Amino acid sequence: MTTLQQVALRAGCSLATASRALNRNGAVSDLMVRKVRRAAAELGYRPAVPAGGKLGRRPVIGVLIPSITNPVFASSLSSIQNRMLVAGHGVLIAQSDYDPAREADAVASLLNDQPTGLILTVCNPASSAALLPSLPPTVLLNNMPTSLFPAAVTADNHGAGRELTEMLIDLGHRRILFVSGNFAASDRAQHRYEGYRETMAGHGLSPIRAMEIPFVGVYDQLDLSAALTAFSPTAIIASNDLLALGVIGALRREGLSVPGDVSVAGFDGIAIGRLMDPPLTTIEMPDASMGAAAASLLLDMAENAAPARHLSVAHMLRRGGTVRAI
Amino acid sequence: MTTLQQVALRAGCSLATASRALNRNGAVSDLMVRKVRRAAAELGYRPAVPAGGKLGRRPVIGVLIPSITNPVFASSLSSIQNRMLVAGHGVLIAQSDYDPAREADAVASLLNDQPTGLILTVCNPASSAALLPSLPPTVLLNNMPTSLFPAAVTADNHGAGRELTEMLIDLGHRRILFVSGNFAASDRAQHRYEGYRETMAGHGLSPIRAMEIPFVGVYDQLDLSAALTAFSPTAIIASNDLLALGVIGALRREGLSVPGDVSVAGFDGIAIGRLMDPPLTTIEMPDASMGAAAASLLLDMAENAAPARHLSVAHMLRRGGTVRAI
DNA sequence: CTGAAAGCGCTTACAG
DNA sequence: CTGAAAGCGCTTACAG
Repeated sequence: MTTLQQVALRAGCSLATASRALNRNGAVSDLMVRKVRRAAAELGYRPAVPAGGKLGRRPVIGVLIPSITNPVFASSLSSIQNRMLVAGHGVLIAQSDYDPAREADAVASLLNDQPTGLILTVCNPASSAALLPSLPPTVLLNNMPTSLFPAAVTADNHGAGRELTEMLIDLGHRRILFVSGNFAASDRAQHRYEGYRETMAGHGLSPIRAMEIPFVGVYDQLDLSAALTAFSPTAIIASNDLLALGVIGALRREGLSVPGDVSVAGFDGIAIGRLMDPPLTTIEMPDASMGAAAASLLLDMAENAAPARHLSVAHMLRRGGTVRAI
Repeated sequence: MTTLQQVALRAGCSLATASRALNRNGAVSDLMVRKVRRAAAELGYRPAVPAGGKLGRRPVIGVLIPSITNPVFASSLSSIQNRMLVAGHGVLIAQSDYDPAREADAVASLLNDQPTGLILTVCNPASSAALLPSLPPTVLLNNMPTSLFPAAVTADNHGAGRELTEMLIDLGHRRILFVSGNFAASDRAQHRYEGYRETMAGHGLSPIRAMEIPFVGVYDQLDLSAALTAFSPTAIIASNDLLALGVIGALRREGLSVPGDVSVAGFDGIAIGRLMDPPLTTIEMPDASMGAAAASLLLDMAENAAPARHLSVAHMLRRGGTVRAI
């Protein structure tokens, strides 16, 4: 490891001057700046972290999401990063892959970087409390707050589930199937399903037990034949848009048209959904604003000791073309 | 800011003992460990970085990509993160938004975190050299190496452009339009276009000047009417899959069917393309492997002083249903 | 098991 | 414009 002292020696100046030359703060002659920079380059000097709480590395925050390749989380991650850039914080990432064990490891790794704070989207905020040995200020994103994690930014997934189901029932649908990702890995899917159940029951209809699909990234091999035979649904709600796209593909492989034979709707409002033909009917969640809100809340807590809050953001039904009246 | 000294004071021990209690290294009585940990918790103590090059934060690397929400980059970022987790390195992210000015800022920010190394996907590796005041070990991802950045992991974009064009010509297409993202922001698009030009010319066909589309995230407002009138293309090559999806939507809005009236093909092989109906014809780039390869190369350079290398990975034509013979 | 003290690599008044 | 020196918060032999 090369030290500044060695650089100074090679440049023929003192430690102090070398420090000033490299950091461009104190007054140093141009000649000396050049000498020092050259010496530093030749020696491959990389500054170590000075003590004293001064300067050193930029503060960082840690972000845990299930998967970077899911557009929903990519979108919030992107806006978190933009917000943190302005605030002068670095952003470290970790992925759980929807696996509680990996989730705990991932958070532990983030902690090794001594982050100013954490933004977490966890599998289950209650059980994730096991992590808690003195976490820095933490904001949940997309998970409901708990007593241990009182700061959170969420959408009303329960209400969104009700709204979508209500719309389908209004359009005359009665046999509505709910296809979901793994509930254990997503309390969002759970809340959406709850909204569906409630609304079905409220209309005197019997909710169908959710069909749970293990997460596989992109659902290009989904097989719905058994469920179609068993329930003959006229509409299918998918617990997220990625899954909805997979459902549409699966229906087409069964020779069914969307929305001709079966209506399909999802949640999230991923951008790609607008490019499909017909465009996907979905409940749009403002992922980017949610990410930015979580980032701002975290900064407020970490820098101004602001109290933990729960922000709930509004969603919006986006009528595409994959749903029709019966 | 709370210091270890204050914690020690409150716990009723010396600085040294407090340090040992918190780090669980030297021998400390259980009672004292408890006292110190409690004092630390009460004071909200967060360790500062000790000098001396010892311990401190986990080493980190920095990753710069144009945009996290682009599935291509999300995919490589994800695999970089997975590779680095195993190696015990944190991953910091930065986005350029395809803007050279923001790119420079973003790299400067990353440097503030004193990363062990950098993985960069830049707009233009030649002009980006302006960044170079003593960068740590750096690997380009998706950019061709230069003398200043000799380490790189790339696909053969030029060859991919040739291959796709060749296929369309084989299928009888003659008027082939190339629709591209902003060339200034992507040398990948440039190389793909070059492959197209060469192949067209090689077959005695006149390449059409590329239609450049400014980047807008998701292309749901693309207007191709002028180009369609001017060139009556029977096939359109898009410089990437996201754009290809936009092109297909635009054609449909013009009342044209794909591939009935116009064939469309893209590059990248994003997962969503497989879910479309018909599935997108594209040249698949192994983004995840490329990310992992870049990560491994960087670690090798940073930890073992391995020499810079250029790895070129193989692509693969994925025949979807958006192209047909004429 | 505990503490006094040296030392880590760096920054920054202070003096020239 | 430059240097000697104090000091940053922490770790770690060394001595008890």
